Amino acid sequence: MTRMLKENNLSKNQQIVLDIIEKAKGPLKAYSILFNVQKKGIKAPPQIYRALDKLIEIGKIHKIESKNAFVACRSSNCEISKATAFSICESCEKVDEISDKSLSKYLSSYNDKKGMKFKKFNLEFFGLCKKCK
Amino acid sequence: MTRMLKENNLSKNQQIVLDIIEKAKGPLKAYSILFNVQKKGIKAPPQIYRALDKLIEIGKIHKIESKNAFVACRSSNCEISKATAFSICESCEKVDEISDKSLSKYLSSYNDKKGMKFKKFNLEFFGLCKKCK
DNA sequence: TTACATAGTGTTATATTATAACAAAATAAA
DNA sequence: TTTATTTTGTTATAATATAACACTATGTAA
Repeated sequence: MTRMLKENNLSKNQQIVLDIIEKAKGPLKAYSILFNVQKKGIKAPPQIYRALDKLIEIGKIHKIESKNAFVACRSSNCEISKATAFSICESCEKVDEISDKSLSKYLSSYNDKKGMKFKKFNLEFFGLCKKCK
Repeated sequence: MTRMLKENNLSKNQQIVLDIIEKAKGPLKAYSILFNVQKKGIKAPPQIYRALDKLIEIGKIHKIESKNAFVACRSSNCEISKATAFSICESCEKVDEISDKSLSKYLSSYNDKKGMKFKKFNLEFFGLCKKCK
């Protein structure tokens, strides 16, 4: 019998959490996700955090460290993301993922003077967006 | 009478917190700072967080967002810091501030394609340090 | 199929990080 | 001085995140 390829390798909770994050217009906080999925039977923080951890691991979402919030990855389709950059508006709180090959290339090849070899980076820019400036 | 210039514009709590952070070999967490200064009469979290906020504002320390920890600024002497970059070893947890004019210049002048004007950025590199790799 | 390993779930409790709110004291400026 | 501003001390609580454990589902290989 031919081997069936699973189309979707996400578990139930992972899919629920990802759906919410993908539908959102901006970064979501873990507990706001929790409140939004309680009707779907997810009741406790660990269920959310476990899904978030997995989604980050497989590159479906990113954590905005300065905001403790989570956004869907829209730039690289489903790849594990080791190089992330975001622009954050300090006025309206809008967050955008920056997809710029030259930036990403520059940083990915950057080597610290102290001899560290980087595997991953996260860059967060702050300022005023088009609308707010 | 000639105006006296204050040599040190930090308040008592701010100085205590800064001293601890400057003496530390790596990033310190807010509550670990708290436990370390209880002998000096600082008893509650708000006293720590207020000092930390002020020290960040005047550029004496930085927050490592991915670790919720604080380090003294060693690169720019006492300037307000709008452009920070760190290397973080994923094995030994060592954190170093990166002072590289070309990196800082590159990022400071970077403009998002979406028309945002940046005031500030924070970059965190992850990898293995010299010792750990 | 069975046996086993791995990943995911549900749950309770608790740890960790951070802020709100308010009154009092210290400092700076007019 | 008087007034404004900053800093402090304090209690309480909000917000973010993980530990631990028993159980279920799924994947893999004999």
